[in-house]
Amino acid sequence: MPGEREFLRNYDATVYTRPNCTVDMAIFTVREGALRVLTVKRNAHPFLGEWSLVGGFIDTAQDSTLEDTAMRKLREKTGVAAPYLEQFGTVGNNTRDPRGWTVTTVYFALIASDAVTLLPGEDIGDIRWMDVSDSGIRTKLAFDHDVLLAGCLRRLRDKVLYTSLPVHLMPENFTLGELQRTYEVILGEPTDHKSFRRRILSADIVEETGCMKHEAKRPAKTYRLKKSAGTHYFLRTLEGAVR
Amino acid sequence: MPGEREFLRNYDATVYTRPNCTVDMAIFTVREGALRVLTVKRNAHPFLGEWSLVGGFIDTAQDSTLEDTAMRKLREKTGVAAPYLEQFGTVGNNTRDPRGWTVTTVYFALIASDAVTLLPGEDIGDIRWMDVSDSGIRTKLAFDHDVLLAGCLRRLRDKVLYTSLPVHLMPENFTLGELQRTYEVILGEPTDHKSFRRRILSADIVEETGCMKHEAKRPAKTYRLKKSAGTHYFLRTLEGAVR
DNA sequence: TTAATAGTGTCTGTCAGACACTATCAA
DNA sequence: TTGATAGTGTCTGACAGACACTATTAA
Repeated sequence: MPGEREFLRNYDATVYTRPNCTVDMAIFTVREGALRVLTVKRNAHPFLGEWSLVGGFIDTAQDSTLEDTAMRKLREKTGVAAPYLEQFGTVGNNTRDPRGWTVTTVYFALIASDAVTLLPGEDIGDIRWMDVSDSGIRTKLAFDHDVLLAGCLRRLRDKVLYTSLPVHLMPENFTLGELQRTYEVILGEPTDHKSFRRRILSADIVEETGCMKHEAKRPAKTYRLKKSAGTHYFLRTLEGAVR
Repeated sequence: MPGEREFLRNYDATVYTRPNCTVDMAIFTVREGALRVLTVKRNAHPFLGEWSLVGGFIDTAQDSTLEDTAMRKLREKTGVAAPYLEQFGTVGNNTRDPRGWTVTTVYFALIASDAVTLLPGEDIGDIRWMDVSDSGIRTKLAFDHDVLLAGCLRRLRDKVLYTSLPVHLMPENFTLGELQRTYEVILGEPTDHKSFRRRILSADIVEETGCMKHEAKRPAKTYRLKKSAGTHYFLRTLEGAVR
């Protein structure tokens, strides 16, 4: 048997039938009081002209890792460089794409609405923040993207019950009322006022900025995420949506 | 612009450089009081002769889905057909495999020790249940498999704190003491006796078989998983290992 | 003054932790 | 009888839910 070095020199990567590899992303934000996901109109076959999630092929020349592919796609569409990014999962089969066997790794990103500038050069008619607040996603998307989106939404809603994820949808400074409304928009139902403050403040993940926000009637303290704070996992879930 | 039908007729899948796609699995069981994962000795380059997780290439001719690939690999090595199977995640980059850009989707499986018969034809010297009870995984594995394994272990330990996952490691009938010892082997620390029974019994996921087990001093009731029971998510986590 | 939002006080219920207690067997 | 495991009783503490209460502003 030859050694590994010789094996690799003679290795022909093209002899196997390989699936196509892609990355798709559900890029979430909250704007105008609704949870929204970025969709783009396809400008190529298959599914030409239909709405889809942001995504595309791995560029093995340009991307060193799967995350590179995801970040590149995100940057191309939104200009955002450092979002919350979580891998949702991977779907691979021979039916989801008419071109044949494909594997797509799905990420979801949370970005603050004020951080986005939909990039110039993109026709605004071809990129859109779709409202997904009402758990039904009305629009059929290209490929199986509506199923992938539903999965990401489910994951997001589940995690909101026991983590601090929604802080990543907030601008740098925010009030507890704004944060609570973000939780509620994702969950689709109200949460108790006092419990919410107790929970967030005792988690030790935010700190006062010292500034007040005067938008509402009574001014409200503003907070920012502590630099040391990673995602906080609460020991008990909110009991809104019990599985 | 041509129509989609014509586009697909002319589509040449080989014009892009595609990563290799594989599936790797951490197949867990509990035997001899320890949490173990199935490892196999590689009989081909690269990493010839080194230990690795169970895995291999997607066979686009044979497998319709990624899960098919995972189940096929599991069946080939263990004969088990219906395990608990969960997708852990996907790692793709240009450094983990000397043959170039690869994408591997990682699953972990939980199987009852008594369900396994390491398949004949396999040299027993080339397939082994590795002890991973002491959170350090001592053996370096081929590729990045030790990292993948560590990730699966982390996921498993986390989920054990708030789910009923360990029931899938039990034989059909088991006592609550046996189930508790399975939890403890995974967590690596003792849990309170009374709390444990309260938690399991109030979750309504097991039912008495009516039979007693006489192994220990005092006989113990045996239970089986309720047919209706999916994975149970507890509203509060055990507070053993707080993140 | 009123309406609206910010923020507090405090009681309840649930459930994990702790730990002492009883029960039933083998040896 | 002793030792080991099965199983119960019950108190504590942490924290979510509920909801009434006060505080501070704009209009």
